Amino acid sequence: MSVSLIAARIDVPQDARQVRSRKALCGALLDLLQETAFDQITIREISTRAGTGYATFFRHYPTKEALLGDVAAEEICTLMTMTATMMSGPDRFGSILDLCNYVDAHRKLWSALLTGGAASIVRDEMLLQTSQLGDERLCPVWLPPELAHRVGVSSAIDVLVWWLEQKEHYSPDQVAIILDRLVIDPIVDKLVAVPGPASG
Amino acid sequence: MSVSLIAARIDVPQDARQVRSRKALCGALLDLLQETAFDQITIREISTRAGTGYATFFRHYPTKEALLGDVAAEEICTLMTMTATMMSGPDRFGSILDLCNYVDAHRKLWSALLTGGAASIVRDEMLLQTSQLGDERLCPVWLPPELAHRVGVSSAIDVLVWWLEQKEHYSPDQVAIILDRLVIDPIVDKLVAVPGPASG
Amino acid sequence: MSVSLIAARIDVPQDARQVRSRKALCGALLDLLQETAFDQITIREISTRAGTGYATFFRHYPTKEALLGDVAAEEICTLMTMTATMMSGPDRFGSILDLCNYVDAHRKLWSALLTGGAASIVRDEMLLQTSQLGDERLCPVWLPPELAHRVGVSSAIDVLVWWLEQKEHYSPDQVAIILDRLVIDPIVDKLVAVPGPASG
Amino acid sequence: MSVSLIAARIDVPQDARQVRSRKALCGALLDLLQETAFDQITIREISTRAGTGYATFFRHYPTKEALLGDVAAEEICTLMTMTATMMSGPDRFGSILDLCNYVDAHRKLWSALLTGGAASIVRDEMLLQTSQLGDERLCPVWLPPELAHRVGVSSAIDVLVWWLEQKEHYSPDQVAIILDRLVIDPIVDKLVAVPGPASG
DNA sequence: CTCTAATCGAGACGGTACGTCGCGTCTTACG
DNA sequence: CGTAAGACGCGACGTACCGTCTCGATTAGAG
Repeated sequence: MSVSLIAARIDVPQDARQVRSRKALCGALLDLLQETAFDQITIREISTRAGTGYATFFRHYPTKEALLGDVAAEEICTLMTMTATMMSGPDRFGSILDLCNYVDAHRKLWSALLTGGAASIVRDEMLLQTSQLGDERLCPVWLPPELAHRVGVSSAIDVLVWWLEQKEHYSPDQVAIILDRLVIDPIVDKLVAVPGPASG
Repeated sequence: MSVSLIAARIDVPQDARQVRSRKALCGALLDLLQETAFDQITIREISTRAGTGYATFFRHYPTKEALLGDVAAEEICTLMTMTATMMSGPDRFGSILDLCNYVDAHRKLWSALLTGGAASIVRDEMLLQTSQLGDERLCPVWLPPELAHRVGVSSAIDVLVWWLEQKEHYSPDQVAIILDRLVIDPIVDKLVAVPGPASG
Repeated sequence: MSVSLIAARIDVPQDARQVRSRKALCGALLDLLQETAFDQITIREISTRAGTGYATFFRHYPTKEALLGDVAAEEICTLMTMTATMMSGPDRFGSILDLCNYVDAHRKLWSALLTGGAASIVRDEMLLQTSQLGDERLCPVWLPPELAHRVGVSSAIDVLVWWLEQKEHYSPDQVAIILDRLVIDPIVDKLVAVPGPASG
Repeated sequence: MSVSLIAARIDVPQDARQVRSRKALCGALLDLLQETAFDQITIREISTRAGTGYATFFRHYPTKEALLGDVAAEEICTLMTMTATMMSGPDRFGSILDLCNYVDAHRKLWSALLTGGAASIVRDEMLLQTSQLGDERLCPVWLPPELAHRVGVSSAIDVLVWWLEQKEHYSPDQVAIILDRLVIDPIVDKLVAVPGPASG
């Protein structure tokens, strides 16, 4: 399942130079995101930090946002493979806990990705990557699955953002509980859903 | 209650000319939002549309966002007075239904306010205006009230955005049910709170 | 006659700031022309030297060439008023001598204007400013006046360029003789032309 | 005489492929000059049109101008061999007429070469190729031979450019007369030189 | 009903980032 | 193992918008 997510990333270049440039740009962006909000980052800064020419940026990405999309896709992909089955699997809560632990272990990265104007792009990317994950049969009848998907992802991100912004430290376990009860639970129709092996 | 919300708006000008200019600017922005996304709107466009000088804009608002904040505050204020008590009152579901009906009656306005880069500002303004509304005792123990507030407002906006984007028409009643069950319910501690008409 | 030349310069701005910027730009270009060939000069250099913003350049001139045209027009205008009647007047040779003396007194300026890719623009400007000066009746029948005009101006410039490039110093008198015999003489039909007061 | 002109062209390559590439590049440039001004032509365009690699261009010519120089040299060489003795020979006017007829027969080529920013390079090339042609003794004493050479070539080109730009067709004979009287005559010292058919 | 000061329109200005283009070099990948 | 294809660093271009500023001209509201 998660393999298909990786495969979704298209047009990986062949030329060694292109690979190098692209990697440098991604790295530079991740680097800069640790220091500055995404909005404030300039394409020129990215190029400079990457040690690449300014015009070269545009040979790879049409806009700053596209680069962020690429970076985000990769990180989210990692995140998803880490957390395996989120909603439907046999160990739902374990998955959520994995996710929280992973985010906790990379607080800085995810703070950067989810703050400073980047959030909406990351959210869209996450929506994309999770679009095949859900099982429609889990939704209550009054709740359109697409809406459930959107609100679920958004709320989860909201919770994570809130967590990452907190001064006093909440443990991953606490946040996992919150996510489970506040985000997942309302979406899943416990009474109706077939408890059998979901996602075919 | 809603009076205090209005009172929060500061520094309403005295001079008749200032009032006129400010009103013209607000109107111009609302006008333009019907045609273009907020990001794409230029201060120069706003000034021109308002029939006011370019510099005059800055005599009233430091940034484009500030103007949007002003406009949004007013609209949200109207929305709040329309929907009276949202979560805690005796007729919770009625309030939500009022809200949906009001938004439905002004689809274009709220589409403009909630799409095209403006959403986050509107969300912040709504967070501000609803910050005194909630009753902390309603929250379950595992859920920090501040987080509940944030996720609640964000989710509600998500639902509305989804609704406004839909091609096929969902009725206000349907959306009210969704809001009630998907957004409000999970936040409110069902054991303590007075049982509303929802949750089945 | 020369008054009309001055009048030809259009759209002199009213705003004091515009006048100042424009003057600064012209001055900067003249300045830089002393050091570098016109081709090598960058609009950014001009702006910087003028102490003006980069974008401001384009508020006054669409291209580098346009600025040069403006500068050249002014200098040529001065040159023309200095040398009064060139071809037809009662003291033809005196005029030519005046011109040579004037150029000699401003060798650096005219070297800059006539070398380094600028020559063709200066030539065009000079063609423009002298277009009303000639008396068609002075041309021999086998020589189209327009051609005479072009070749005359071009040749004169060629002579001046050659002069300005010379290491050993030719006196203005010598050059005046050359101009008179090599450039003017072949154009003027001595046998046919009425020696009376030309240009009506 | 004209042989020595050809000999001036250096480093004709041995490798057959190099010859082919070089010829292709020259052809491509001539081709493009029919459609676009020289300034506007890109090295990439030339390479593409020539069916050769972009980098290949630089293996043969350091700049676009160098290629034009090469092309121009060849064409001028042909022109010169066509018109044999220009100024001094026994049949001066015949030579000039030959030249005019040849240019007339290749209007498009020479229009391309003499317009669109290419003129100065062609002029320089022509100056180079004619530098050994003149007979210094023909010049009047007040006229430095080098200056005579320059002004002569420049004026001749001016006349040709004017001719090629004309809408209404002047005959080669007419232009030959103009060249003879306007360009050659003033340079040649009439007292010493053999009186040609012109000047009357 | 005037006088005065605040506010207005208009728009030029210095700045900064953008995205495009062409150059000339230099590295690939392929035949 | 050489050669075409083309990615790259560089740097100028011209555009757009920002927020500041300097001007009169207008006009509201205090005296």
